[in-house]
Amino acid sequence: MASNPYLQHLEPGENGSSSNVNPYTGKQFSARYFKILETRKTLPVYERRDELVKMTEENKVVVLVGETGSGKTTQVPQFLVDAGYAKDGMMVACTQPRRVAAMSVAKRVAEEMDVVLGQQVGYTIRFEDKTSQSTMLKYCTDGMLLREAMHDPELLRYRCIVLDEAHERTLATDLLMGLLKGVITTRKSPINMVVMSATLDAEKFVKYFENAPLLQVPGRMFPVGIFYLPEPAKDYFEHAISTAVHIHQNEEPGDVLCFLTGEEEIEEGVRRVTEEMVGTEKTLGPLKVLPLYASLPPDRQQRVFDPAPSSDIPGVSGRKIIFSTNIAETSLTIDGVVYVIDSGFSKQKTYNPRVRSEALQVTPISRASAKQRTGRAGRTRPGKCFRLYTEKAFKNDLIETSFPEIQRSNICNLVLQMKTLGIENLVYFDFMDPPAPETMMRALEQLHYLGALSDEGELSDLGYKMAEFPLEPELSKMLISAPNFGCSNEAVSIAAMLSAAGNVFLRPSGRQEEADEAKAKFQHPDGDHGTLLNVYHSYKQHNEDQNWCFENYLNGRALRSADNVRSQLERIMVKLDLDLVSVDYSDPNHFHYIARTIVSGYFMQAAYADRAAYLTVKDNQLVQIHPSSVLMSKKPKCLIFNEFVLTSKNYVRTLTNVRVEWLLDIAPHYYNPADMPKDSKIQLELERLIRQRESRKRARE
DNA sequence: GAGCACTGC
Repeated sequence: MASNPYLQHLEPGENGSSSNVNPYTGKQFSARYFKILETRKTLPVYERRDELVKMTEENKVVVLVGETGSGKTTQVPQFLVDAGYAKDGMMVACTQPRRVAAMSVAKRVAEEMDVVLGQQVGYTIRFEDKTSQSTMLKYCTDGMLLREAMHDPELLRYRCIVLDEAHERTLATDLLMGLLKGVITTRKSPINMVVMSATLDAEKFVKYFENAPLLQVPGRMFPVGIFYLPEPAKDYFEHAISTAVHIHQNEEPGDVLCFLTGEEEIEEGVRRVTEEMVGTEKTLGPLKVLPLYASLPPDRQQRVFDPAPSSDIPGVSGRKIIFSTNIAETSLTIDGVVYVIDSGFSKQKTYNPRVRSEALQVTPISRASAKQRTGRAGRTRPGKCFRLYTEKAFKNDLIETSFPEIQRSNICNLVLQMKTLGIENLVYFDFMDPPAPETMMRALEQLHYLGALSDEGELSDLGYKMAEFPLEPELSKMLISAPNFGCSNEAVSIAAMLSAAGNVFLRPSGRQEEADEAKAKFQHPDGDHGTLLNVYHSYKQHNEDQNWCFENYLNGRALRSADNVRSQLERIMVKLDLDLVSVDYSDPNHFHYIARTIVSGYFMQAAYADRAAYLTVKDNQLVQIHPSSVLMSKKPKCLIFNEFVLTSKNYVRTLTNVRVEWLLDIAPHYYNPADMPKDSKIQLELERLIRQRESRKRARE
């Protein structure tokens, strides 16, 4: 590597050889290759390519900081391939937090390198592996590389690993950083890393990687003027509306992007601005006001990319105003935006380890997010950003960067993955920001109860199997025990339905009654898991007909995704030698087998009726049945819940009616009456059951 | 009698 004359093929004749030939394919370069090469050369990162390669030769880790438009994602991995980091069957990998990014960047880079996608350049994401024997450069999701590491902790197939968008601090990227920090010091064969981030956290990354050299690449951005409120806003939503209206009335042509927190607020914003601007088309020009959020169907999302409406009145031009969630901050980029309105808020997930509950809360954003939002106004020409808070608040009240995901999540699965990676001492693992100690203890405790960890904290055979599934540990445990209850086919379907993207049941406003009636047709007397199973079976009986979904108020996309997940789970079951068997539907008690299978994974998430509400076992939290549950009117004595959500009340959602006997039979180690809250109904019930069983046993003897 | 920021395996 040391004597390598870098980048031998980029210019025809540059290194004296006949380099009209692509060294990776042996074919003549196409005309398009040279055309794209010209545009590549204009990217800011292109000038720094020799410097980057030199730094990489001299250091195991390089931190590269580059703003949007620097070209780092497409160019840096290519520079490394050209510098010889993908020789002898070894690869360069570049991770992305999102699937679409991995796919679209790989496609672009394959064009730039004049190769067929899936050959020398490819990508790997869940459900799709577009790589081959000849792949030298692979784009993948961070979660996918982590999966690979679980079977090959030293990532021996890779000569160099590029972690892109590291500033987003996803769970997977955080774990990969910690893992690779160790691997680069212990692996016998050479390995290099490039950690790429947006400007803000540069110093933090440099410090974490023991003073790794830093390469800073300017972005290509136009200046954006920032305007603050003179006084704090009493109501950011009202300010957002009036600012949008003000821009349309007074500012030069250019589209508007307004950041709000959620669907309801966004739809309300769209309504309000549309109403207020009725009849102004002739004077102010045609206006299109559009919503943007993740749960919007793709065709409606796509509309934000349509050009602004055109105007045939001279001197007047059209404009579009987009009200969006955070999705436009990272995942989607809309060109043509000149004005940004920043409410200063977003919805963020918080996790409370004490009661194991998750909640979404409207939270002030960080300065890093504010800068990112502002940047969205300067992509095509100089822009303006209206921040709906004061300059003082920006400087003094906003935190520098948001808390990373690892400090806001249940890390049960992460801990299981760490164990599979062979990480011994979890508490001292070198995370850039460690999770809260209580969250870590909760995760270890939970995995121990599930049987994934031994008393000594070592990963059990069951734990290894659980880690194979792309599911939360409770669900993996449920699938692994399912063959013992004779219903693994049903369990796989339920698991797939639970982990499908998006809500299965649609409830469009104005047609809620019809939607509820449609749902009632699938209702299972024992609860929501059974109802989901009924829906899945019906969906398959109707040959996955999307019209049938629509008529029955079911989310066709979610069902398709569930079916996809189901096939993946089935493959893993086969791989792990777990039998795929179905219950005998002629047995009137057939659902009991399924319910007991659910208990085998979710025994820690049980609630027992107490006066008007329910108390969770052990944690003794007061909860209520979510009104969407089919058990809402039935109110069983004891139930298993899939999730605990904090909204207007403490709700448990997606429920199944179970018997206390099953809890005692399936999880006796958890249902020791002595561990239950003193004199609670569940404790008394457990004691009664145990006494009853003992006296029966004595009677038999 | 109600709520859905955003990802990922």
